[in-house]
Amino acid sequence: MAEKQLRRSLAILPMSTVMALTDLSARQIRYYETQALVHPARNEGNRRRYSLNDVDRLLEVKDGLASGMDFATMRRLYAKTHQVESTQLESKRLSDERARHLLEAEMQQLAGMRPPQSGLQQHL
Amino acid sequence: MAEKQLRRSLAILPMSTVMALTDLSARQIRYYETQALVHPARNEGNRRRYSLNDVDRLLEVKDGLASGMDFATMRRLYAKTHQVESTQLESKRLSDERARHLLEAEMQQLAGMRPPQSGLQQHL
DNA sequence: TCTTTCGTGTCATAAGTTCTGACATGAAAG
DNA sequence: CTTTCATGTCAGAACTTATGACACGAAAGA
Repeated sequence: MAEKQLRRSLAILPMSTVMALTDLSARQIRYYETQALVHPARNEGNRRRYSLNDVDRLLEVKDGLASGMDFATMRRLYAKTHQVESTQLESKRLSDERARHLLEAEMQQLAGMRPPQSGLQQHL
Repeated sequence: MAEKQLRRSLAILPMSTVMALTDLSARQIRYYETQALVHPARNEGNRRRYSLNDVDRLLEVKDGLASGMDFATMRRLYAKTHQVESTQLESKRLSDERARHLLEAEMQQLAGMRPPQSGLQQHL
């Protein structure tokens, strides 16, 4: 259970990749973070590292904005469906070996287990 | 068909992430590239961007070395089983929308369709 | 045993990437 | 008319990655 959440939450993507994947500007992505809509991990050098969960969330936010939804609403909406958002790969609590294990498992199930909303499932 | 290969080949990971995922040093990863064992894409700034395929390949190389196999052998071995190794996300030939589409599809099937060797499937 | 070749470590220098904070602005809300 | 929003853009600092070079223990060859 806790595993299933960890799988999608390995922080592996840098800002540039997320920008390309979501077609959002760095400014937008960081702003959504100030609005508590995403919580990327940070590497040792303080650089943001996004998880698949984060990318998904950003796409949801993008959709929400497009359909006139406001941040407060989205914030409330997300608060109920998710808890663990991202896990630092460099974390002392998770060995590389274990991290790989989780990443693989996650990729196996990335699709088909999320509610019919927006996000990776619909966009990707 | 060509799609299935593209899915695993989106170049989305920076060196630091690959290092963490494979537990290899940057030096090793670059050296294996000079040995033609991996062919990461490059972003506009000439930074390497690895795909899931690349990470997988690196883990195979790591295994191969551990079991005494030499690069020439691995090179020959890989030459027969793979062609398209990675696709630049920023490529003019692939829109972001499409890239997401492929990434998702790939993640759905990442496991369960590769020969019983080493690599992500076994390690992760 | 002496000499290469291998696979890596480590340094230095240059250049690309990302971070934070600040100023600016058109659009929407009051 | 005045705020508030969501973004753009800039600047300076700090982090990351790139390439090339020198070094070296271990393995392979002569």
